[in-house]
Amino acid sequence: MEGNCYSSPVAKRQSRKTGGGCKRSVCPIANVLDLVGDKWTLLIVRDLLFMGKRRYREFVESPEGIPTNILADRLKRLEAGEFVTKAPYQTNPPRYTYSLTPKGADLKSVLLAMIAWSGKHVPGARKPPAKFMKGM
Amino acid sequence: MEGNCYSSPVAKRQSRKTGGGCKRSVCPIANVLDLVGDKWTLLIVRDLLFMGKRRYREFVESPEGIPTNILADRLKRLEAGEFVTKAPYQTNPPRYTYSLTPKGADLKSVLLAMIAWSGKHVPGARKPPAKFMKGM
DNA sequence: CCTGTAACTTGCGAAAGACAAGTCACAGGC
DNA sequence: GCCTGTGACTTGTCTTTCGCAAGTTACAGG
Repeated sequence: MEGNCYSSPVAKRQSRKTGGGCKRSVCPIANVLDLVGDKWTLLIVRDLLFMGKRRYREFVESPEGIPTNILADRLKRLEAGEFVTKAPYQTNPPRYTYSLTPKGADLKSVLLAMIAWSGKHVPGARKPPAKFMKGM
Repeated sequence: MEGNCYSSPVAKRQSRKTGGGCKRSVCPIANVLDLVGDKWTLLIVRDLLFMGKRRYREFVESPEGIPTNILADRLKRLEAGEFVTKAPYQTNPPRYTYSLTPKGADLKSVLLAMIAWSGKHVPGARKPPAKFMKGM
């Protein structure tokens, strides 16, 4: 019998050495957190979804200041998980743009829920300008 | 001028020594991630919100197997951030139950968005049984 | 007194994060 | 032909956090 968040007392531990590919449980919330549950990944999705950013440098320039090794790692994981696709916009030297797949773009509802929560509970949170919220 | 996710090129780095209390930017999404953007915190909120769990031991018994030092740390942070309150249910020895504040309970919409996303994009994800979804 | 249980705390090796600096390929100016 | 600059990363090093086991404290029951 598999452990999941509806059956209590199972505690399967797994080595993190094996990479991020293994699920902690079959709970849908845990599944999402296994994929994007860190401080940086959803900020990249935000940049792609609301800011219209597509290039490495644009992500680096976001105000949170993501370290470049973390950015490279997260882009790789997002690509591996099919949240984003990478397309060359020139071949010499090779340069790429990143864009969301439908799977990645569907995280919009999660981000919108976060924006709503912040609007209600975080004093200094700025609401996104209307130009970034088009098509919602 | 403050950096935020709508004004590009600012990169304020801050030492993590000063604790989790400082915001990376005024972006509402970054604000949420500063508070609950890790692999464990939202699972505790899930347990409180959907599973009806209230005690330390119950959180430990969740299938993901949270380490106890992480659990103690996250409960402290959730309490400090007023996501949960701690109430003694006996004084000798002192034992506590944890419950969500309205601020914490408002994360429900974020969790629901995650459940919906998982239902669509994660093959093995189990939907929560109806009994856990009452009142939505 | 001995065992058990709840709720933590402590210690330690391993992994991840933060930051600076370096690399590689080309483009443009002189 | 050489120098400077830019984009997209990679590498190195140090610090912080994580994951796990084990210990602690306070009481309850036999």
